[in-house]
Amino acid sequence: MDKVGIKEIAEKSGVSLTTVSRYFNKPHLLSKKTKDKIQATIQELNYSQDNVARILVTGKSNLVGIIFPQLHLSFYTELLNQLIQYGEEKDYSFIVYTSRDTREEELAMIDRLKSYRVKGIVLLSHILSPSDIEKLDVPIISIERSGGNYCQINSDNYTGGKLAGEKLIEDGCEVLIHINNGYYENWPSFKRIVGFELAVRNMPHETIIQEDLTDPYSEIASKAMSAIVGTLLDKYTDKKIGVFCSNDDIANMLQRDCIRRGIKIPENIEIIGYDNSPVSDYAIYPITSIDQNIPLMAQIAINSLETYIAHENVVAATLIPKKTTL
Amino acid sequence: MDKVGIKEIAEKSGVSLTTVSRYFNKPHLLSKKTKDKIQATIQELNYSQDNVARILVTGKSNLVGIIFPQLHLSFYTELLNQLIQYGEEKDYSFIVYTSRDTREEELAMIDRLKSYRVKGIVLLSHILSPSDIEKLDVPIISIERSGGNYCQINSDNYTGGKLAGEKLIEDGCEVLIHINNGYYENWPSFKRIVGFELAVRNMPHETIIQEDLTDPYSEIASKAMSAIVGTLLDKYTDKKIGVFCSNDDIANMLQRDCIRRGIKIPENIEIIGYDNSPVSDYAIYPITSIDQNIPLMAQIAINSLETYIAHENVVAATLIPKKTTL
DNA sequence: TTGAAAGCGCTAACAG
DNA sequence: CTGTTAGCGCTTTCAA
Repeated sequence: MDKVGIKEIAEKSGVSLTTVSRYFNKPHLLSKKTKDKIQATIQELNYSQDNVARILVTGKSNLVGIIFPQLHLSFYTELLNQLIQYGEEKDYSFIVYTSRDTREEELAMIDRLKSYRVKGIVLLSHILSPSDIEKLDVPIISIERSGGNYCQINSDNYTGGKLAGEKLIEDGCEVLIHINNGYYENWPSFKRIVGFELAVRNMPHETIIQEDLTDPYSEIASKAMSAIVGTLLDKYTDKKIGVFCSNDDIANMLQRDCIRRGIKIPENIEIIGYDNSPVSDYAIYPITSIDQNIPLMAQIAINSLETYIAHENVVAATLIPKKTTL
Repeated sequence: MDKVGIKEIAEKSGVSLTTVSRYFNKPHLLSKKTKDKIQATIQELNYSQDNVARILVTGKSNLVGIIFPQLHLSFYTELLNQLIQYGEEKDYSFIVYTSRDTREEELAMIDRLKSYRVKGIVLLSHILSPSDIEKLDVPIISIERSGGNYCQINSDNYTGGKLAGEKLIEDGCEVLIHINNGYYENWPSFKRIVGFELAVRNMPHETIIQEDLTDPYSEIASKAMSAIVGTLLDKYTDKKIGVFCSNDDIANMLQRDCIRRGIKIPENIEIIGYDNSPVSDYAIYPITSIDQNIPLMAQIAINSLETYIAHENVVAATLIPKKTTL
């Protein structure tokens, strides 16, 4: 079963290689008659194109790499979903990786993507430093990162945090809590905390950082959440507690723990999440969530990549909307 | 910024192209001295390999395609997760698609994967018929399908359904219900129903098919589930109801509806899911679930692909474990 | 232990 | 509108 190539179909149709190539790439240059002949042969031999050869010669592919920290967070799953769907329209294909632990492994991963000549990489992982990323000679679209001089898409974390705080106060919460699984001050998501703390600065409030919550679908996260809820209840008996969680999965975990304990939602504890991923709508009691507009994020990611490519010869810096904030 | 290739590093190291190529592919044939020289130059020029050219000439890639029906079901997400992680060890990269609506679109999708010279395709979508699949000239590993003459991995649905029924009876349920989002009799998952119905044949039982449950994270599914629970409660007041759901997400949705209504779990309704995906462990009340052993499935999928490839010259039929049942 | 030369399957000038 | 020619960056005989 030898691969049938452009050559065979050229011979069978009595035309040259070039003409067949043009059938695919510049069909408007061919006469109807030739086109028909070629099409017939293609059908007959059941030919399908070889993208690998095409990529090699043009130097351009429609492959895009994505590196997620993990796939368990519903924000990531949903973003992947949206990227695949939107990418499909534009004929992009995605190579998906989940991040490794070390900087070296991650750089190797990116090298692997480059070796497939990906058009660009959507980066959600947080392992590399901005300067690492700037050195890479592939277009990078980073999501929820900031600091470096490359294309970045973020939601307006500051306003998000602020809105959450204000809403909880408005709803009569007497103590305001933020639960987060960890941050660095140069991450955009740090601003969720800043915004929230600003909003609640005149009220009793507390920020709880617990790294064990990072993978919400783990025993360790469940235990950590349970401990947090226990402490909060002891400390703030008889007060209405308002909790802003750094993502929807954590919010969901919190709600779960409250329900198990028979705590009334939202009478005793009111919860707000971040992301507006599907999990927030389909919790036992749908959870209010700060919207990241995941579908739009996916679209902007793809579109930025196209802008990137379109202007790669020009001094890119001036043309690409480097920082997009939703 | 021209791409540095094998050629540049050959010149700089004072050796031939071939030698540099061998540095990567048959290093044992080179003298230590040459190797060192080449390595130094590689570092110096920051060279990285070009897989595209390599694939073109060898005809073999480490790309694997995956086609999911959708990404919302936790079984799919978790399988993807496991495939990526296990594949990483073996240096495979995955191109991920979600399925389209029609047979033609799906065939086009597969053609697209072929055009990237994927080593094989892991197929979870159910659109194509077994004979469609047999005609494809790419190795296909199908999961939860049966009927055709190609590599298939299934869990033992029959026993799974049976176990679920038996467990519910053992736990004192008086009415046995199966909730499913739809099936064809030639799908392996149909056997879940058969096994379950066998187990409960001497008890009052009922099988509910509701296609609206297919995407559990949709308004329409929530409504459908709510309607089902309402009907069940009306019909079987005061009886302990045992429900076997066709997947964990449906089970989770059911639990959610019950909790909202204040129904006691498991006193009034007892739930069993299928898949043993993370969602079953992290429901409000962890849900008993029939294990599909997703990590093992991922491993077998990859390994089957390797077996496939290794023996592609031989009459494959006799060598490949066509049907694997977990 | 190394090199020269011939492609892999396709596209892109350039020339009719 | 169509064909000729020269590669893309690499691997692989074959020969030294």
